[in-house]
Parts: sequence; C-alpha cells; structure tokens
Amino acid sequence: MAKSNGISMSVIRRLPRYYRFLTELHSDGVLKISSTNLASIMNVTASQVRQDLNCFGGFGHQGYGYCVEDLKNEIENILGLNNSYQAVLLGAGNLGKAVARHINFSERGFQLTAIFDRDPEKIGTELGGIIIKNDNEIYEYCRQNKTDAVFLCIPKNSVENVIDKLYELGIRNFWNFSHYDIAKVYPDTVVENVHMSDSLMTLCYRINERQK
Amino acid sequence: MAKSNGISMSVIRRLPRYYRFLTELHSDGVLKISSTNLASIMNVTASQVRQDLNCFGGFGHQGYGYCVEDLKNEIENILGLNNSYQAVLLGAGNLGKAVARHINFSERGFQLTAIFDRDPEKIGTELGGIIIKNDNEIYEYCRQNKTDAVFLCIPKNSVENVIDKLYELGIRNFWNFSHYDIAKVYPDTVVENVHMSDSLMTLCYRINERQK
DNA sequence: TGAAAATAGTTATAAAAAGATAAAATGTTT
DNA sequence: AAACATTTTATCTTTTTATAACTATTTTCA
Repeated sequence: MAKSNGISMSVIRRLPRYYRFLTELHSDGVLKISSTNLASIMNVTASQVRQDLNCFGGFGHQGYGYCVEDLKNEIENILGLNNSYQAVLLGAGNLGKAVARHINFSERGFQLTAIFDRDPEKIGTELGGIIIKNDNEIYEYCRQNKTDAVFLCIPKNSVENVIDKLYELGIRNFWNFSHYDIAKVYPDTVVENVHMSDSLMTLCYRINERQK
Repeated sequence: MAKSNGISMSVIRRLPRYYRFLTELHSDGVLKISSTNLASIMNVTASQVRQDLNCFGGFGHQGYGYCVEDLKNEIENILGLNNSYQAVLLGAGNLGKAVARHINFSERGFQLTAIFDRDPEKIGTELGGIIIKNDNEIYEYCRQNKTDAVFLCIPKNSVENVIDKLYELGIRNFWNFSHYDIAKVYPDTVVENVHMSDSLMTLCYRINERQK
C-alpha cells in the first residue's frame, strides 16, 4: 500500500498496537520503558520500535528510554484519537449491532451519531443509545448534519446501491465491512476495510499447511 | 510476517481476494481472463498477479490467459476451503452473534459445531442453528469432540483465563477477536487476529491526515 | 498456413521494509 | 566530578516485496 503523508502504511498500521501496549503499561503504573523492553513485550525488534517511533519525532530520551505516559499521549495525538469525528452507521444487522455495542468510539476518535437500517422491525428501536432510522433518510441526515465518516455494515450489493449518493454528498471516509471495493471506484476516498471472512480463509490455509 | 511453507504471508493474505473476484467472474459466466485484465479489475499490477499465482503452479496458458473456473478451483484448493474443520465459538455476545450468523463457514473451510457463553440468559437458546452451551463445558466438549479451531469472541481478560487450558487440550488454531496476544505466549499456535478497533484507529489517523 | 498479436512464465530491477551497527547523549554511581 | 552503563538517534546493510522487462508459447486471423 502507498503512504499517508510520507509515513508508510506498514508503520501506521502498527501504531494502534503500540498504543494498546502503552495504555496497558500506563495503567499498570509503569513510568518509563526502553525500546528493548517494549520490543520484547510486543514481540518485535528494538530497531523496529525505534524506527517506527522516530518517524513522528524524537520521543525518547537518550540514556533514559521513553516516558510511558508521554509516549502514549504522543501516539494518541498522532492517531488523532482525541478527535470526535461524526460517524453514522448503515446497517443494524448482526454485524452492525456488534459494531455499535462493541466498539468504544469515543476512545477511537469518533462519535456515533446515527444508525440506519431498512428493516421495519428495527426502525424506531434503540441500539447503543441511538434510535435506528429508516435507511432512506441517511442522505437527508448527511446533508443536514456534518458527517465525517460512514460505517458500512451492509452487504456488498447494498453498498453498490448507496455509495454513489454518499460520495455525491461529499462523504469521503468509510469503514467498510463489505466486499465492495470502494477505493477502486473512488480513488480519492479513505477506506478501511474489515474483511472477516478473508481472515478466516487465511486461517484455513494455515491450518491446512500445518497438517501437511 | 514470516512465511508459511515457503510462501510469504503477503502473498497468502492476497489469495482470499483473488478467490472473491474469481468467484464473481465465474458466476458472471466469464470463462477466461488474462493477468492484465484481472489485475485491472482488482486494481493491482499484472506482474503481481502472475507472480502470486505462480507461487503455487502454472495455472495459466500462454497466449490464452487463465481459465476462470479452473483458477478459482485451484485457489479454493490452495486455501483448503473444501475442508470442514471443526470449530467452536466461545462468546455469544454481539460479536459472537455477528460471527455465527454472518459468516458462511462451510464455504470457508469450517464447520461450526458448538457455541459457548457464560450468560445464563443465553445458555440453552439457539444461535445459528446451534444451542448455546455453558462455557465451563467447553473443555469437556473439546476432549470428546475433535476440535480443529476455537473462535474467540470474548474480551481479552477472558481469553487470558481460558487459553492455557485450551492449549493444554491440544487446541492450536485460533480465530481471535480479542486483544490478547496468543502467539506471543504460545509461539507454536496458528492465530488469525481480527482487531476491529485497530482498524478504526487507522481510519481515524487517515482522516486526520487528509484534513491537514 | 504462417505471421502477428496476445499472454503466461521467468528473470532482472527497483522500492520498501526490517534489522543491525556505530555514534552521541543522558543518567547513574562511586 | 569522573567514569561507566544505558539508550536513543542516525546511518548502513540485508532482506523482502513489488514492479518491470524479457522470453517463449499459444492463439487468432488474414
């Protein structure tokens, strides 16, 4: 994959993991940590830790290491988790429900402001503290309420049906659980895909290989 | 990441995507396709397509291209999707429910044979055609029924509590939705992680960057 | 039937990522 | 205050991954 403002995606995709470990260290009361230590906890090389962190600035102190709290806060800032990007969820099926209830949006830089579904049984009911709206209202909603991202928990063909209109409305950021390839159609969008079944197929391959 | 039987993980992780596109082409009645064509549909380079596929054998015909159906079947075999690995699901919360209902296990090489949860409200109820059992029965179940993989849809600290016993029982393959780092503790396991919130943080970063 | 076009397979090159090393800076100890 | 151990930063090397170029084979069509 390409780069995001000069930093390679490989590095960026490792940041959340650093953040998780640092958060834990911090809550365990650990004050400082060396790259060697952090590397051994995270099961990577110290070189990688140092190079990754140095992409964003010199957060460490020579002869001392990294201050856990500071580093955690730095990464929090780099990731932009202190933001409150307004997001709406499309699809309140099993997956949408899991997402709505399972994810701590505010700690991930987002605020879930609305949920849409087409199932009359669901419309009007509550999910994660939000009343589910009719999915045909999503466009009007986006027009009237600043919407930074759309979370797509609907099947591939449904995405196909809504993506043009969402794009037209100016939505450029998507968390996509479907297999519809948004970035191919609209290259100027930011799309994070979560392909659970791809992951399961990879698991299948690896089990298969092990048993040979 | 390392390699799995000589093939790099980068290549392996692309296979499910090839498989998806080929399945679609096949169901659209497309008979043959060239690497150039497939590459353009998938938004990658033709070189990569040819090299990836050649890792596993010469499936194409010079001057002709690839027979869609044959290639689809080859990848199906490489991934081992024709298997029926016996898997159990631990955790029938929102995420577990989504997994149980949303994933087509039989087309991904698995069969879901049992579901476990600790919530008395859930135990005895049905999910995806399976009656949810008390989670303390999982060990006895695995002892008596061949279990190839465990799908972990429970929180990190719960994984911490069960992983040793599962390992002791010989379970080596995990589909892990928690943030517990299984591979670090047991390096001889096969673990596929699905970290949705990491993906969301990456999305946050990229939105952040775009707005600068 | 034979030349031109198409196309996979293979080799070579380039780019990216990871890892190792050396130099500079800081903290610690006596 | 000096000597030593620690640890980052910066640089260099190696490995991996991706892309491009080339070659050989097959198909297509005149």
